[in-house]
Amino acid sequence: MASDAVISLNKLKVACQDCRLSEICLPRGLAQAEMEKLDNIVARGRPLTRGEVLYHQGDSLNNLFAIHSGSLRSFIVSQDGREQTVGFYLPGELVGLDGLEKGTHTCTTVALETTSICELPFNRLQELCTELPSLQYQMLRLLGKEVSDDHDILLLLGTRSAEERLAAFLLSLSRRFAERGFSATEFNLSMSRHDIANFLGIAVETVSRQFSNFDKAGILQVKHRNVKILDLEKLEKMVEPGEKFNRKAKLSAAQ
Amino acid sequence: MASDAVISLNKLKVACQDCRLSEICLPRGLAQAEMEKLDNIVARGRPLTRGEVLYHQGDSLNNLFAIHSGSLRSFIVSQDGREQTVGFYLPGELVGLDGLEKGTHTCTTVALETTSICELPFNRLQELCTELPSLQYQMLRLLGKEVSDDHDILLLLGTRSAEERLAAFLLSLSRRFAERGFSATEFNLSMSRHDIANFLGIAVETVSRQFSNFDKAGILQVKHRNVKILDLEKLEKMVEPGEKFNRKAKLSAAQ
DNA sequence: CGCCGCTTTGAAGGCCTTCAATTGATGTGG
DNA sequence: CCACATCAATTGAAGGCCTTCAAAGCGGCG
Repeated sequence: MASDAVISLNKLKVACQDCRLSEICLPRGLAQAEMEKLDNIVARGRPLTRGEVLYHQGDSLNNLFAIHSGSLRSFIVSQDGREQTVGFYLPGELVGLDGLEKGTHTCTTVALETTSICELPFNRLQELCTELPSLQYQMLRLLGKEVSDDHDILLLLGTRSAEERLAAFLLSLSRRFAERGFSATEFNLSMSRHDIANFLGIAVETVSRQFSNFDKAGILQVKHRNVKILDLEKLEKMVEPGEKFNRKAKLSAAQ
Repeated sequence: MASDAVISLNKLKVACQDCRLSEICLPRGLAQAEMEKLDNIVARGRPLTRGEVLYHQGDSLNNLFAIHSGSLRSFIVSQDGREQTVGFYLPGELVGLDGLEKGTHTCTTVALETTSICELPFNRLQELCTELPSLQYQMLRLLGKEVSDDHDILLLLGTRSAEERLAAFLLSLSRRFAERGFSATEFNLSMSRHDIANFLGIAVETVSRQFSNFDKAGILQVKHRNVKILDLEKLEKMVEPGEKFNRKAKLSAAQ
């Protein structure tokens, strides 16, 4: 009966139990009975189409969102109009956590392609968290992930060259696609060159040039938005050039 | 009796109720009885001295930490040895949230000066959160703050010039000092030029030059680590140059 | 087909980095 | 108490990486 989809107020009831992303997404670590309780508050509206906004900067936080399929881009706009993309989100990832502090969203989130979203009413989710400690823990974990992911991007923007930034970006996508059962070496980018450039803090032209360089160097093949990685190792070495300061390397050398 | 300090296992029991930071810090929004329960799990060790490490990257997460006095710097080190400062922390701020995802800290945190720390055993804090919804909410709020603060730094690193970065950094300190009842225009930096440079993703020399420029322009006076801001407005305009894309300006213009 | 937006490629210029040297602050031993 | 050593911060000069400006390719879609 929990798997029976019921249309109510334009929202579709959905079942985390039947979703193959449940091990990545919010219900991770929940027992069967707990997941059913979560299912009771999850709903799904119609899919977003490319360019459609999930929430605007300044909107009050009513829901958190999990991506069922598709992808999103979040960005903040400063008072003087400068835009910074703060993240791209793939299926199974939780979106909207930026609004927890003030109760209003601090960034805008748009769909990069047709995207299906699970809605989690924040108030009810919060109540459920007091009831289900493992759900509370999972919420904290996902928030912690958001924080440490952001730290990684800070490292990227603060210390890395354009080449390293694009390499790290592609590797991040590669790993996340692999986690979701897709190819780690061939995928389609749902974001434009402009989006990538903005996210990485470099000019569009620089992104384009780096792609060309990678292509010429035989590291990958790019055709528009299709990327085929030919030499994953070389890409990885680009991000972590040496091992001289590697913790493990140091430890094993000391022994 | 709750205010009686008891020495036990080298840890001092402390009372949030008596702390003037309670409106900024974790106990914010808690009722008297709730705060007492929080007090039961908070302890304080001996103060850290300058350069001392609170926790290392890779350490398991046993406690979250709140700063009672002093200041901290958190940074991550990549495999190839590059360092990125991800934040400076002032009294009343919560530290250690980066470790929530994996249960191990993803950054290292050191004291910039003599610093007194309140320790919050994570397991007991988590239990208390299921018991006290307002504490759970406050935890989520603080995590959300960490996320949106990080987004602001991303905007800084992704779109701003060296001059704007230093201006924004000084304004951030100014605001946070003011929130804590200190002067917004005169304060001592607990971090070195190297720390500032690393945080802002620019070279030490660039920081030094920008300080000199600000000084020459009459915006502030710097003597070593003492900063006296003379023209707060000019500093603010440096970070938000125009109002052309300002939301409020747009709205009021439209009406 | 022909327009329009996205992407690519080329060339010049600028901001910041890197290298180098000096000055200033801090702390220790004679 | 001062000299000296050490480290942090400042200042100058040259060079590099990336940005900006400009224009041409290329695809998509009416």
